[in-house]
This record gives sequence, structure tokens and C-alpha cells, in this order.
Amino acid sequence: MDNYNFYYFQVMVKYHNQTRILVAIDCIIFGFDGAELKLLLVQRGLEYERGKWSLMGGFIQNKEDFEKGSSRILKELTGLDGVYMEQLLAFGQTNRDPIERTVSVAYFALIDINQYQKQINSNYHAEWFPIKQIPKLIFDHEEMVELAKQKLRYKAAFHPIIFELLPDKFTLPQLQSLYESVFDSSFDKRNFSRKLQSTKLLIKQKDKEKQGSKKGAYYYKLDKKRYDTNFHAFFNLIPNPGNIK
Amino acid sequence: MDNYNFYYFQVMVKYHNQTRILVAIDCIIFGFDGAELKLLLVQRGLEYERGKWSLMGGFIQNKEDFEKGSSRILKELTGLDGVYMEQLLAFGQTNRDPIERTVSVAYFALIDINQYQKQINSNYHAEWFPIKQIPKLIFDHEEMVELAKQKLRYKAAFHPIIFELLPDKFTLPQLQSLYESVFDSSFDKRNFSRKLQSTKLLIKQKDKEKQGSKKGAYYYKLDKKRYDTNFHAFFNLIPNPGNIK
DNA sequence: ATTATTAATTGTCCAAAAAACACTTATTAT
DNA sequence: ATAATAAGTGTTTTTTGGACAATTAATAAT
Repeated sequence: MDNYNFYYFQVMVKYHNQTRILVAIDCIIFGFDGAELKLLLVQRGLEYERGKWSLMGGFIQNKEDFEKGSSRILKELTGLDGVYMEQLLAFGQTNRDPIERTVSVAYFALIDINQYQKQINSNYHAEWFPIKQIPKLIFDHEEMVELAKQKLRYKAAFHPIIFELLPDKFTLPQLQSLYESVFDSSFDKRNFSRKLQSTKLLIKQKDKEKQGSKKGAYYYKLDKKRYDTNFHAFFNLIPNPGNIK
Repeated sequence: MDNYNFYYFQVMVKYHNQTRILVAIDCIIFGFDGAELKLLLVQRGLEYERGKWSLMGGFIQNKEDFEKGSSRILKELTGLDGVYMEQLLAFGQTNRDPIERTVSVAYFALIDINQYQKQINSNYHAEWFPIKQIPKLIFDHEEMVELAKQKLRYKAAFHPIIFELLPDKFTLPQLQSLYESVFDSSFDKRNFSRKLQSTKLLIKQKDKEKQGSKKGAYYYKLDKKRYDTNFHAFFNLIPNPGNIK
């Protein structure tokens, strides 16, 4: 078959006798406000299941890949823009959506609540829930959230999830609080600090964060160049990684 | 809306004005023969792209979830049965399949070539390729393989990928070869052995593997009970995990 | 202005784990 | 009997992890 015929073939021929399925995206947005880990949820606007909380979800469109789709859906439902999300898993149970079979590709992110709070205004019915007080969710969304929490811990245990997913400026106490939230435990601040410093990937800033304390804590930034080639320096950030599932 | 009406609603109502898309599964099967890491590929039977190598792929069916679908597809194309696969990632580029838009959910596994070789008989056009000599593949399959290799390394660095994915009986030298293949480097056998032993999850067998050497190497089995509760004992199996991408 | 309060910052010592390193042993082929 | 091959094993040194408490900077209260 020559090139011309190949392309002709393409245009004309579709795959026959195959099932085409709805493909949805669901967004799991974790937020950190400097003290506590939270989850962003929206309230169903549709008639059935109204009043139930849900992840931000929608169907993928014709000429839209996952990245475009997830950004669009997140923005439509919450106002959030420019959030980097990572794929969690595709969920394919045949009955996961009782209305019609739908495959869902779940994406997740961890963002700085303070930095994005302006975007989530009252036009949207989106709300932050403390990670320990998540309401009942529709479909298999609780399973998705549970898996996302696991993945968050897993990532954080071995590399600085933080820096792929968090603000560009942060203090060590904030960072530690985040890790403590993610692992629901507490670490020795001296050791935590020393481990971070030993990576040599942090650049101390001149300015301080003054909300959290009288003394104020210095901001740090990530050395992105080093990070890209050296992100492994963060492996074993967590003491007793064995305690992590 | 009461329960009756809710279910009535369900039966009648589908989601309107949404695009339904082909959903495929592609299977990435790594194999280990005791010495070298390999990848299983099939030759396209269809007219266009005939002769090109491809991952084992097919469309998900109406009432089939991913697990059923991936098993079916793998068996249809290679004869392999009962292979535990793990989801890698869903690929959603709009033009990844030139014939028609297709979302593909990639699954991968690592198996013992010797154990499964009987199933892959000449009825199938499946072939093992050394991981360093993989031919050109169709669509985005090379990207899938590359990502699967990365994930393999990532998993192996932190837990015994080996034991989720490998034979029930193995020797320490085999295990070390596998890790060396996965990481494309070499380790000190004394340290490697000591680390493994320190997990206390290995049970030494009475019999030896005698193909590989004159002296023969003792087989080991995994202590599955302990493993399930203690799999973290394998964390840090690899020296200098920092060298791992 | 002094003092109290709060949270950030920093260093030492001890224990455990990792890495570097080489010889002995079991078996088979000659 | 000897040579060849790969398996198996121990010690020392270095690095890393973890427990532990005093000092410092800034603000608030008196």
C-alpha cells in the first residue's frame, strides 16, 4: 500500500464493530494552607445526586487530550487555572457510573491554597474539606481519593512531591507541616531540616514569612536546574519509610 | 426523586451530546530469562503497518473492565494466561492512532520467560526482544515502553518488584542479574546478598539451580505472609538510588 | 524600656546502615 | 588430580539517621 492509499484508507476506514465509550476526567485537588491538608470538592448541580459532593469531573471532548481536558474541567468547575496535574489512574469498572458506562481518568495535584484562593470565588460551588473530614462522595470518587492519598504519601516518601506540586517559595516549617499532614505524624525539626539542607537543592531567600510566627521563617526556593538532574537527593526524606504504605 | 424514579431515570437517560471514544488496552510484557531483560512484541496482522512490531493491544469491550480486557487481549495475541499486570498510564493524545481517535490504557508486567515460554507457541506471532534491541514500534508504543522501563526502575528501586512480578523460585545471582538489567549497571554481590537477607523475607530452599554454574546456586522463595505486611523491608535495595532516574 | 512569649534556628553524640574490599568453596570438565 | 567457573561468605570504614536542648529573633505585654 503506497502513501496515498494509506492516507485514503485512514480517512475512510474506522474501526468497525467496536464499542465506543464515554471517557471522563476527574480531578483530585489537594490543598495546603501552611498548616493543614485539604481536599477540594464540588456539589453536584444535576438533579439526581443533588447535594452530594463530588470530585471535579467531566467528559473528554472530541479533539481534546487529557491535559487540555483536565484543565478545562477544573477551570469550569472551580475557576482554578494553570494547575499542574499528574495522572493518577484510569478507572474502568463497567458499573462505576450508573447512568452509562464511563471510563474515568483521574488526575491529581497538590496546590498552595493561599496562592489560588482568589480564583475559587463564590461563582463556583467548590469547597475545601480537611483531609480527615471528607463527606460521602458519588460513584467511586472515595476510592479515587483514597488512592490519591496513598500516591501522595508514596511520592512524598521518596521525592519532594512538594516541589513538583507546591508554591515556588516556602519556609521549612511550612514544608514540615505539609509532610506531617501527608503522613499524619510528626518529625523532629532538626533532623528534617538537616536532611533537606543536605540535598543542596534549596536556595535560602532574603525575605521571611511573618504570618506564622513572631520571629518569622526564611523562605526557600528550589534550585530547579539541580533539581531536574538531582531530584533523587530527596529520596529518604522521611524517617522510617517502612511505616508508609 | 425516590428510588424507583431514580432507577427509571437511569435506564432511560444517557449522557447526551458527549463524544464516545474507542478505548484500547496495550500490554507491555517484560520478561526475564535468568540473564537478560526482554520485551515481548507481536507483528501486526492487519494490512497497513504489516510487518511492524507492536505491543499487544486491542479494544475494550462493552461489559469488560480493564483487568478482564487486558487478560483477554494478552491471551488472544500471545497465549499467555494468568499474568498479573499493573496499570501504567492512560494515553490520550488525540492523534495517537491515525485511523480513529483511541484512548489507550497501558498495562505492564514482568514475567519469568522460562516459566511461560510453553504458552507462547508458534500459533502466535509473538517474539522476545532484548531490551537493548527493540525494533521500531507503531503509534506511540515506543513512548509506552520507555515509560514502562522507567516505572520498572522506579519500583525496583524501592520495593521488590521482583516478587510481585517474578517466579516463585529464584536464585540470588538471578535476582541480582535482573536488578542489574533493570538498572543497566552492576552491584557488589556481597552487599546485594546481605541486603536481601536482612529483609528476612527470603526462605532458602534445599534445591539448587544448576544451569548457570558448576557449583549451582540455591533457590529462594518469598515468605508471602511476611511480605504482605512487610514489603517495605525491601526499600533501598539499590545502592546509590540517586543514580536512578 | 524591660520582660515575657513564641516559634525559628542551630550542633553534638551515638547507633545503624551502606559501601568498599578478597578469599574460600562446591562442582564440573579436562 | 587439576583447572576453571561461579557461588558464597566477613570485616573494616564511611556515611547516614536519629535522639536530644540551648539560643536567637521578633513581637506583645507590662
